Amino acid sequence: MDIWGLSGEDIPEKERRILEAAIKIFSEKGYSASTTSEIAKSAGVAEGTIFRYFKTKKDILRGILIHAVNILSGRLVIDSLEKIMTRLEEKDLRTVLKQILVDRLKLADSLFPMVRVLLTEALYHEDVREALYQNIVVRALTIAEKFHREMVQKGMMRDDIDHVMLLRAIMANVAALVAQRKIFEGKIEVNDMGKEIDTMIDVLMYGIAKQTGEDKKG
Amino acid sequence: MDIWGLSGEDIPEKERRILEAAIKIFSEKGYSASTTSEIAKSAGVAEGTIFRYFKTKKDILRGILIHAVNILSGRLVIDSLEKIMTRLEEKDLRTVLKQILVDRLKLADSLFPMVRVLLTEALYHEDVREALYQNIVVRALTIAEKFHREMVQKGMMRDDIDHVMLLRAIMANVAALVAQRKIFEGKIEVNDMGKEIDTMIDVLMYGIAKQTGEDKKG
Amino acid sequence: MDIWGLSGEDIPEKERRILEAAIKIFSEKGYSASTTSEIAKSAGVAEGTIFRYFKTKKDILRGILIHAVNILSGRLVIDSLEKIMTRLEEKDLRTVLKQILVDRLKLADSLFPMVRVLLTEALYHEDVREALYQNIVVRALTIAEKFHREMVQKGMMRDDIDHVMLLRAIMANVAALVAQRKIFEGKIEVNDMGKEIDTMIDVLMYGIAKQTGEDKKG
Amino acid sequence: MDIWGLSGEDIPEKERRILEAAIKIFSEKGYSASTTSEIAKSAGVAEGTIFRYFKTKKDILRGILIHAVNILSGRLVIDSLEKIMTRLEEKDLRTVLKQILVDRLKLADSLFPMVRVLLTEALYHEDVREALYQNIVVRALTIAEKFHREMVQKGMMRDDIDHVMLLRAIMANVAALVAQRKIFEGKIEVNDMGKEIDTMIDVLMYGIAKQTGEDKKG
DNA sequence: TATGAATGAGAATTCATTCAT
DNA sequence: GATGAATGAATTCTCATTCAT
Repeated sequence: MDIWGLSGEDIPEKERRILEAAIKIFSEKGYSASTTSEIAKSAGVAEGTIFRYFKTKKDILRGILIHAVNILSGRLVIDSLEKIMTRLEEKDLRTVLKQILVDRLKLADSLFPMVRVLLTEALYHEDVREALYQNIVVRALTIAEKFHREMVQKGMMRDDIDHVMLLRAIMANVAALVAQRKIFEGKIEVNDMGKEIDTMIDVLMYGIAKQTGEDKKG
Repeated sequence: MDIWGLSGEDIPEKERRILEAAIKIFSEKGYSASTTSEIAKSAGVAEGTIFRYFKTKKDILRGILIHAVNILSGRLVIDSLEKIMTRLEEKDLRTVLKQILVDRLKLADSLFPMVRVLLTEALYHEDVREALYQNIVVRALTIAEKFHREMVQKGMMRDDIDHVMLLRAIMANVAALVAQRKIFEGKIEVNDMGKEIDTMIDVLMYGIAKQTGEDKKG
Repeated sequence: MDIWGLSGEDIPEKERRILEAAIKIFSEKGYSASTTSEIAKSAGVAEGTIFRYFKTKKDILRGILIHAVNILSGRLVIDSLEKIMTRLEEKDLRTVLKQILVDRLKLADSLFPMVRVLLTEALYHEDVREALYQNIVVRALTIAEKFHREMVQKGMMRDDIDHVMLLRAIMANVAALVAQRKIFEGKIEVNDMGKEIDTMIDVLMYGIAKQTGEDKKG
Repeated sequence: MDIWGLSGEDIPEKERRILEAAIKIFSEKGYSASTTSEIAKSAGVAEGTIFRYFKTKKDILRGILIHAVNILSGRLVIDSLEKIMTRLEEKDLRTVLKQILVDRLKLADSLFPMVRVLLTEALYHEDVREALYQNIVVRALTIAEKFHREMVQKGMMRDDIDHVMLLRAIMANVAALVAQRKIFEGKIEVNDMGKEIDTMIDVLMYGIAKQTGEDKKG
């Protein structure tokens, strides 16, 4: 299996191994604290070989980031999002959200090392943020807008909040769940994943306030 | 003004300058990519001076993290949380939430560089995560539990979700807002902060689903 | 020629050059006062290269000491001692002593820089002394004991002194001669080496006291 | 008590403490591996104070060496040697030698740290050797020559060896005994010091060869 | 193409020495 | 005089990058 999603593209075998090793190492220690010698060892190639495929160490990182953006903005991310939204138009909001979240969580799980590298670098480099924004955020917002419009039309989603808030709320909850599981793994017990997601959707949909008989916003 | 919160403690002037400089540099480039020579220059001391106060470069980071945990778990964080919760008990959920969020956002804003360093290291080091968990998460959960209990008693908060979910939902939204402003600053326009927060609270309280006349959970 | 005795073993060319350079520099200035940059220059390699072969500067010293002990305890020392003792059993004490001393002096001469490093470190580090003791002193004592026993049997050596005294007396005189030549070279004139050794043996054999009765040299 | 022999001279209290501390530290780790900060701590003064009394670290060493040479060439060494030789002229060689050796061994014991520093530096620095030679060796040789002449006159010492050989033989044996006790302390058991010295004198006087004719000890 | 030994620029760290108090 | 914080030159060590094989 190809958990990094690197096999699909027409990348030379060695280059792929180097990228995979680099994702592993960078994800474990961060870019600056990783050495090309470690990457070479982990990839099973000579240190010199790395520099046949990547002019500099920075270029390995660039390769990963380009790759990550491709994956995240490509069929693995946007495609599946669209699939869920189009194929499952007939379902109600709860069902759709659950499919989106389960899908996103699986993705986040499998791509976690890559995402960790991506996010750490995004924290420190404007150009990475720019790439992330243009390639992922903008696209996701477009989809979110369409999703929101359709859901509002069906009377399933509030029309008094805009789609940026919508996306942020969903992503924030997904991210929080992933963080809880990956960062504090074991510390905060997550008994049942299915139930966990159900509760989250519930909160996401209806909020934390106690509902009174009449309308909430009154 | 003392945006790092380093002045209160009885830290020698030079040590404080070094810590502040280190927070700045580490926050800008990450720990490993920063050099002691840069820190020295930024702190206005000789490079050797750094090592009078910190045995190793790693010790500077440790100093920052200890400090950050102190700040975050100390009066600046927990204290103010408790203040809000105790002094304002008579207020309704919306008001209390707004005060918590505004308070948290101000804090996150002013401590952002320090928090950025803290979080990046937490991503890569179990011991930092452990410290974070024991000193901040555990305390915050205790407060959240009490808060939840009281709000439920007053009939202002749902009793069918537990306080862990509650804290996560609130923190996720705060974090998302900070991230949006700090990481994608300027990209996603945040016209009016007050209105932004109001909307967020609204979503947090009542969810994204269109409310029907009867109960949401049906 | 290979005065350091480093060529025999299968040590990589570069490593050998570094060791030889280090022996030279350490012997001239002492370990602590020598710099890796000097060693690199003297060895004709880049400074970084040193650290491909030796993890730390301390490791260079360790390499030298291990090597020195190997040499001194190995064929160069013990072997030749045994050779002299076994092959020349028929000779009288004076002849045997002369061969031992000439042999030891040549050895001490050629290994002087290495021995100087060894001894200086032994002065300051218990573990070096321990290694010296176990690998050289113990072996030498065993040989000395056998030598003493045989010489006593042949009626050529006193039986009222033990072999520890014997070895010490011989080694002390060898060491004193080497020291005189190496440390105070030129200051105390050593006109004729052969005659010098003869006199030394004479004193060693018959002492400094005026003999009563008949002539000692027979 | 003043085991370093530093109290007699008109040296300021602090300077003396610094010198004593330096002898201790240098003797334990060697000159280059010792730091002025350690010396200061051990001497109970501030690091800066050291540089009021000694312009540079090298100067501390110089101070020690000058002091050592003074001690060794002064009353403690030469004086006592002369005392032994003059006051005890009526004694036989064995008695005189024993007094010399016991005296020298006590001296070597108490001055061992100082002597260790002195010898290590002598190994590496021509100027130290020169000072040692001019101030100690030359004087000792003069005394040895006189001693030899007198002993020969009395018919107690061989006249076919010169006084250089004589001094070397004696010193070599003293040094060997000290080395054995100090360097390999505990390893080579030295049961009874008095007996040890007696045996050594015996060997020194009559050699290791089996005497023919009548008994050597008479 | 692939290798990995060699490089050297640069990083962390040490420590003798200075100097304001 | 005494102090010890501050300095910065020097030292050990790292590691991305090159290049001969």
